[in-house]
Amino acid sequence: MSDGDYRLEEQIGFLLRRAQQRATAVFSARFAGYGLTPTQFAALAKIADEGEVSQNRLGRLTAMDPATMKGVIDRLSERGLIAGRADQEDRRRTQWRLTDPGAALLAAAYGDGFAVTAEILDPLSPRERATVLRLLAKIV
Amino acid sequence: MSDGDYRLEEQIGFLLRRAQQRATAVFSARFAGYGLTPTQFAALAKIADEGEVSQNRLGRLTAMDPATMKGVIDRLSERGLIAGRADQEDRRRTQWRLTDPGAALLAAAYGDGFAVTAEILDPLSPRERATVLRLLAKIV
DNA sequence: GCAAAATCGTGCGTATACAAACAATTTCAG
DNA sequence: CTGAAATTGTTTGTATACGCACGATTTTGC
Repeated sequence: MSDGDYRLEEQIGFLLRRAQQRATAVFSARFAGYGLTPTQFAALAKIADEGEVSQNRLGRLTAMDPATMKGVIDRLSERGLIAGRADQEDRRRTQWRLTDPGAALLAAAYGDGFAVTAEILDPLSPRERATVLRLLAKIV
Repeated sequence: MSDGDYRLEEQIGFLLRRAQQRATAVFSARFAGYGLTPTQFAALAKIADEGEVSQNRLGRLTAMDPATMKGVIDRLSERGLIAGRADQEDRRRTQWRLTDPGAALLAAAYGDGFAVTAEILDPLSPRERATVLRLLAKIV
């Protein structure tokens, strides 16, 4: 309860923050040429999986708040990587899909996506890599 | 390289982002009464450890960019939880320490800091908890 | 000693991240 | 069928997070 016992470096929250800082740094270095952030890449990859998807659903798939999702969508849309159309069945919705340039950029970037994961996990053995993914999935 | 192979949910970067979202949510719920964010709490705890510390050194100890550190320092200072004084030996530096209210708030909050860690790690066995901390420390 | 390099803090710009409040629309319950 | 509830998307405000550039100061190299 008193000080002295609390070691910041051993708290899971602090370690997660530092690990994510490193993950973002590795991603940024590898993706500098594409001008894509981790969330933008995640959004593109999920739109590709879905074919066409609404903003809210995309946010759930990529773990983004609606307000955050809007910013990501706006930036991808302004760059012409995605395009939206009004949904006829539900007039609140906009359905988003990849444009041809967006699909081409994504296709070129997938390999670097794998490379980012490999680089982050490089300090771990294959067994440890599987373990850390499994344990992180449990605490999410 | 092509789509279909890339599963966002299995990428370490995505899992780290989601895990940190959960960690932040647990922290915010537990610390709502204190009005402290995770980084603000980390800064207070480290200032308490150091007694007196410069802005840059505090940033290194808490894994914060100088620009980020400045924002955190400004908000803690405005609330009167910390106080700074000009360093006589190095006139570029400001040395920061806890005020009495800051020390009191921190003392009251330590227990909740432990509780946050416990709640985040709750889905894991004791052995798994040690493992995830060890593996995260390796990839940082 | 003195110029070059490094360090300290600041300011600006961009990008998450989320709470809260809101309008428009759709779905649901009785 | 209709009012309540839920969903979709937007806006505003606060708080990280970091790159980049900058002035002031200190340290280092020669």
